[in-house]
Order: sequence, then C-alpha cells, then structure tokens
Amino acid sequence: MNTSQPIPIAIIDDHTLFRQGLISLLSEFPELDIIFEASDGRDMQQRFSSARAVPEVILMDITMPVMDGFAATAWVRQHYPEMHILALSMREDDKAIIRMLRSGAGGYLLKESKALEVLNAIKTIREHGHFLNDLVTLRLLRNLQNNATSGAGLELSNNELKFLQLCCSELTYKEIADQMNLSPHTIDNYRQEIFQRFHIKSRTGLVLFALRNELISL
Amino acid sequence: MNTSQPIPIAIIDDHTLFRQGLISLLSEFPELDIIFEASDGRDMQQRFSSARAVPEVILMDITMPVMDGFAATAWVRQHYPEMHILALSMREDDKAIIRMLRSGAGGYLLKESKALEVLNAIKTIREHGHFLNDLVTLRLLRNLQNNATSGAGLELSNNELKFLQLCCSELTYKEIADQMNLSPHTIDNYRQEIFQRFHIKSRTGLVLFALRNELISL
DNA sequence: AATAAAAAAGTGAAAAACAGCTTTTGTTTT
DNA sequence: AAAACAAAAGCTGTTTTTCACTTTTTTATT
Repeated sequence: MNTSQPIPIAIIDDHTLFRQGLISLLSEFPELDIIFEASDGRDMQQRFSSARAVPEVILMDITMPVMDGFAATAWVRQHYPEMHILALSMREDDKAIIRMLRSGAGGYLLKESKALEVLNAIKTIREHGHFLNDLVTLRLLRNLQNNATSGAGLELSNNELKFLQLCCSELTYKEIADQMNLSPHTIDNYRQEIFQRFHIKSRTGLVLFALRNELISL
Repeated sequence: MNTSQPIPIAIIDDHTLFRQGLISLLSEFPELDIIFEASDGRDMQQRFSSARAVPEVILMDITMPVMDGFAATAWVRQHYPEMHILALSMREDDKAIIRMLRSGAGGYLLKESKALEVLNAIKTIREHGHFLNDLVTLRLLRNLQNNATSGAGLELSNNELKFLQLCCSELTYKEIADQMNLSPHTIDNYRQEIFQRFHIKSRTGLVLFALRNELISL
C-alpha cells in the first residue's frame, strides 16, 4: 500500500517561484503525485472542487494574503478531517509553530529543509498522522511548561490568595467572608486593596486576574 | 565532562521492591552515582538536607502517598530549578503525562522500559534539559489539538456568544449594550436566558462558563 | 394577510458590588 | 509602656447586578 499508489499531495504557498521550485523538486519522486497548487487559502478552497483527485497531504505555508495558513489549516481540518497538513514555513518562532499545530497541522518543517526530508515527512504523516521532529517537540514542551509560571512575583498574602481563589466562583463576598471566617468588611478591604494594587475595577476583573496569573485552574 | 564524573541521581518511589531493583540495575552503570532514594515527596524533601551531594537528575514516580509525584516535581522545580526530573511511572494516560510535564518534568518513561533506556534518558536530560520520546511528543501534540474543541454543542446564538465574550471583561452590562448597539434590557434578556439555560447565578459564573467552554482565550 | 415565535425593549424592586473613610484590635519596635 | 504599624472590622452612600414581569417590534410560517 506504500509503494503501489503514489501519495496525492497539494502545495499552498503564495510565492510562485518557491512553489514552482518545490514542485519541480518533488516531481522527481515517483512516490508523490501533486494534485494541485494554490497561492493562498481562498484559492485552495476553490481548487478542491475542480481538482481531479483529493490530496492526502497538504504542504501549507503560513504567511499568505487573503487567507493565511492558520485559517486555511483550520478550514481543511473541519471540512476534510482525514487530510494531513504539513506546515512548511520560514518562521521558526514558538508562536507560529504552536498556533499552526493548534490549528490542526500534524507536522512542521522549515523551508530550509532538504527535499528528501520533505518526502520523508510526507510519508511519515500519511502513515502515522503526524511528523514530529525536534523543532516541534521542543516548542510543544516549552509551550506547556512556560504556561506554568503560576503567579510569580505577585506578592499576595495567604489570605489575599485564598480570597482571590474564592472569587473565582459564584460565591458572594459575604459567603466568601463566611468561608474564610472573616467579617465581610475585611473581605471588602482585601477587594479594595487588590483593586488598587492591580488596577482592577470589578469582580469580573478579579476572576480574569486570577486566571491570567494561574492562581486557579479551570 | 561526560565521562569523567558520574551523574548524581536520586530515586523517588514508594514501592520498596521496585526501588531496590532499580538501584541494583542502575548500580551496574559507572556513569551513574545514586545519591539517595526516598519513598515519597515529603521523604525526598528531608533527604535533600542530609544528602552527601545534590543530584542532577531525579527519577520520579507519580503515585505515592503523602506527597505525590506532581507535587514533588513542582517543589523541586521551585527550589532547585537547575535539577532535571525524569518521570518514571506505570501510567500512560494523557492526563498523567501532561500534568507531570506541566509540573516541570523534562521527560517521561514507562516502568516497562529497559535499564539501558533509562540510562540513555538520564544522559540526554542532563545534557539537553529534556528527554522527548514518542510517548511524550504524541501526548503533547494531542493535548494541544484536543484543547481546540472550543464550545461545541452549546447552541448559542451569535448575539449570545458575543455577549458572553464581552462579559469576560470589566465592562458593565450597560457598556456591553452600547458595544452591541442594543438596549440594556435586551442584554438583560440574554443574561437571564443564559443563567437559566446553564444554571448560572452571577456575572462571575458567566465568565467561568465562557472560559471553561473556551469561548474566549485569556 | 394572519398568526406564531423570537428578539428586543421596558418597569420596578431587592440584593450585591463598589467607594471612601473611620475605628478597633493585635503585634512589633523602641 | 508608648509609638508605630498592619490587619480586621465598621459605617454611609452610590452604582451595578439580579430578578420577576409586561409590552413592543421583528421575523418566520402557513
């Protein structure tokens, strides 16, 4: 099943020269069959209907006019869930990589890659549903762990912390006072103090503040 | 620097037999130097002060009495940021793996692993700060992509959605009405309707609801 | 065009949240 | 023991939120 039929692929990239070059390179491989190419997400959507076949793997650029790679990937994900998307971009910042994966890409390659690497990635993603190189895995881990910088350098007293955590519920301040065995007025002091210190103006603001600083987890 | 000094390690696991067996196996490797062992997180904390040296890598079980692997890892992370933690557990569910990595583990091994794999992982994590095998990378990707199941099956009208999103701010209902070009009373209708439909009792509840269903992102 | 259903707008009243400022209590400092 | 300080509790008044209802306007259906 691997050698018999070539893998149908599509290439989405707004730089004509790069696209043509890539097609030229990949045409050398009999394992691949390039179904269509498109210059951005919108263009891709149209090609789907007129194409002679359905691609199994899509090579997707990120930076494109009209409809970028994030949106295009999300769209494919929704309309053709079985299709595999391999991001192919010059960008190697965490943000781009994470967002592309979150949008539904199963792998991420830099444009500096060699043709054989691309071929290998296409085969891998077709077979396993994902192509995970060091580039990707490192960012994934970093993303997860960086997010876990729970409330550092916030300088909250124990009571203030507990108060903030209880704020993230449907308890009224009065009920929070009961839970903490304090007078409602004391709770009001905490509230006012925190409002002032962190430029917060409402109970809703308290909840968002606690959440953003990971003082609680949903 | 790799071959000269053995790598100081510690082993935290509540099953004495497993711990002893592991120590016996790893003692065979001259590249390792087992500084201490502990039966749970609390025990580990105490051993730190009395140990003859500081470990560079800690092999950490998850399921333990008193103080489990998650808490112990977070503690080490905070008090010895330079130390590397290698999770070593029987559990292979997404939840455990993700949570352990989020707590600060740099790698995750199953207890079925071979001794040589453990040795290799220890070396890798000491050198690169992380040991990323397929087990880990797969879960990381899945975690990221699964999380993108924003508010499915919630049946909210466009206006209700926009209202909920605006609720996650310090705007008052009146200001939200302005933003949406609607009367405050209509906003009140939305509020009341959503309160009833999803058993919510306060503005705070609305924020939490929107957040839990990923209607907005922080 | 009549009718039903949904969305939007309105009233009025009670509870909760917000703001500013004062007093009491308890602990530390000297 | 007095002074200094912070945490806790208190008071007053305004605004926002919440609740239970009714009415008008718009949209869809037959």
